Amino acid sequence: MKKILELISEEVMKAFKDAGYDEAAGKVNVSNRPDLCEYQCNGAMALAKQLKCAPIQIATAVVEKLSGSSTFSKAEAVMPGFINLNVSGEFLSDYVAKMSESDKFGLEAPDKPLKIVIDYGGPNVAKALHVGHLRSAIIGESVKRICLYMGHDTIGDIHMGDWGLPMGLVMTELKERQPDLPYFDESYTGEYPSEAPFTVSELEEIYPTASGKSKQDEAYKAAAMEATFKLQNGVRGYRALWNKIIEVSVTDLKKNYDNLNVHFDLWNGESSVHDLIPGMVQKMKDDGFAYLSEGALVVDVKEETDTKEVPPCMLLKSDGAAKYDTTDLATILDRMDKYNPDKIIYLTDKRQELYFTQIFRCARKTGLVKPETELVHIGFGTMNGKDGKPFKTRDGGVMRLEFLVRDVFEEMLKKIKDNKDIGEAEAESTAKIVGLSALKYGDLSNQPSKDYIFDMDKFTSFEGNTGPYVLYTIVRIKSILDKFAAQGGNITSCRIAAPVNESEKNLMKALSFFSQTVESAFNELAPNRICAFIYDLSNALNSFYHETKILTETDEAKKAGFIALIDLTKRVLETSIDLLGFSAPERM
RNA sequence: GUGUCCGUAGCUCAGCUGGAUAGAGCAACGGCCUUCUAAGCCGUGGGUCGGGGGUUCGAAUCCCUUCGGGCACACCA
Repeated sequence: MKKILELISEEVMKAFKDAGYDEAAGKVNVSNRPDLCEYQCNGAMALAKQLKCAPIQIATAVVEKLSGSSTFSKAEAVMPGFINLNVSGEFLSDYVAKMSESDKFGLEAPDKPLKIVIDYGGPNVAKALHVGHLRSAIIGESVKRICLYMGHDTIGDIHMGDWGLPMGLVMTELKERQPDLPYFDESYTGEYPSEAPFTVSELEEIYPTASGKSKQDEAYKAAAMEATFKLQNGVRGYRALWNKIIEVSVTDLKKNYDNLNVHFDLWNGESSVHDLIPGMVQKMKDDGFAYLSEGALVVDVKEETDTKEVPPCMLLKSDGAAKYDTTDLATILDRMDKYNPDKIIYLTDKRQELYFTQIFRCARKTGLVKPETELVHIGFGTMNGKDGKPFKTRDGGVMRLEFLVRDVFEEMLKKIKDNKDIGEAEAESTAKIVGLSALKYGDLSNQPSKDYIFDMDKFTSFEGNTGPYVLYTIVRIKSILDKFAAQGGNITSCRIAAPVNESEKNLMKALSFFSQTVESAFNELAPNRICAFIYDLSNALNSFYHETKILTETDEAKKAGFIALIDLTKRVLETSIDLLGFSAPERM
């Protein structure tokens, strides 16, 4: 199904052509002066420049050709050469009615579905999730859902940090504390215990302790590096212990991410591609891309058009050890081999922008990817506190994600209880649903690349441009539809009809932008587009709701039209928030 | 130093490939519940779009310059 602006543009383009002008000038946009018209075409002015004539002449000629069109209720040429357009109620309601009956509300499937891999630049195992991981999870989940909804085959990989020195540090500290564990006895040949010798909370405490010690104590650091080496080279006990660390961490990570309604298809990590590294490095050497520079093995990724210095991509450090770069490149190799993706999207903090430029260039240069494979980095901004500085706990520490989420839920629970007479159990489940919308909407409504300020009061507010406001709108509709059904009405037999008032027309207009919103959200990888759309749609619904008595409408045809329209609005809103990664409660 | 992103109402942010009087929300103020959830709706006030040049019929948007801020600049991830 064509997008509404396409339909309107087609008609105006034809008018340009009929009037003897280049039809390309007939592109129509939404008006930026809603007081004057609904849609506008500014092509006459651009064209007049080329043709050296008065723009108003062209506009007038085009408008003449549009007279008699059933699409428009108004088409006029205005100085200096604007073409102002209003569409007829019938045109609009026909369009919206078709949307209502179409799969995905008329969003067209891609000619050729893409294979897309999303890399969430995951957390390090054995370290607590903190607020820094929040954006990657929230934005990534939404981007994944948008890609899937667009019809693309999409795979999400959490991609944990599970293979480097942090692992060695944890094991070293464990050895200090529990030297008698069989894992450290290299002559041990029996089965290792099935029970892990630590809990998640212990694990999360062990890493920072070990990290701290290694900075003070050279011998300790050497031990950690040795442990890392043993792990990476397959020493049995270290591998077994590492498995326990992963097991305990992943269980906890799953719990945390489930809580955020964030899910991954793959739980891979740096360790997943460890075995591919030697071959890949050798090939890059053989192909003449990799060379030794200051003791390290590097690949140059400078380009002539660079306006700044782009350092080379480092494959092996001067001590011969692999780096983050190396595993990321090997991961690309692995993904190309297993999935042959058309596109790989990475989500990390925007501070890693230069790093990804290096990786992408290196992957291209060395032929890890095909020339047409798209490599994209979504570099997101920092979540700041009210002081505009990176979000911290009250005592200045890093805020654990778990606690942040819990605080939002608790704040929401308080507000819900204050507001409504509601049972404890329902209050809690509603608080979770609404709290998640507050947290996610607060994040996603900003452009990903920008820093934003986490403001508990603002996000959990039910007013204004917030998640709860959108949910409230959905709940209102549900309430009416439930009552309608209870009165014996049949929603499925209701058909959308021509709008009977301005607010109904506005609601239809808002709905008509669904498919182009999803498309631009996909093209720009910008969930904030969807937020803006549902906020507009919610406003349109609430205005309509206020002006129109739906259930008490005595004209049955009108009433059916209203019901069908709000039902469509509900479905579009629910679909949209699903793309953002949250849902609506039954009541609130 | 080099590069990069940003600077829009008191606060938090929109503003699509340049278009007609720069928009929302919060906060402030004023209306609207015997009627489908007032967590709502309607309205008022608030801005030389950091400054200065330029391109254009037309600039918050493009170019240059300047001030202020964030971030990044090979053996961390």
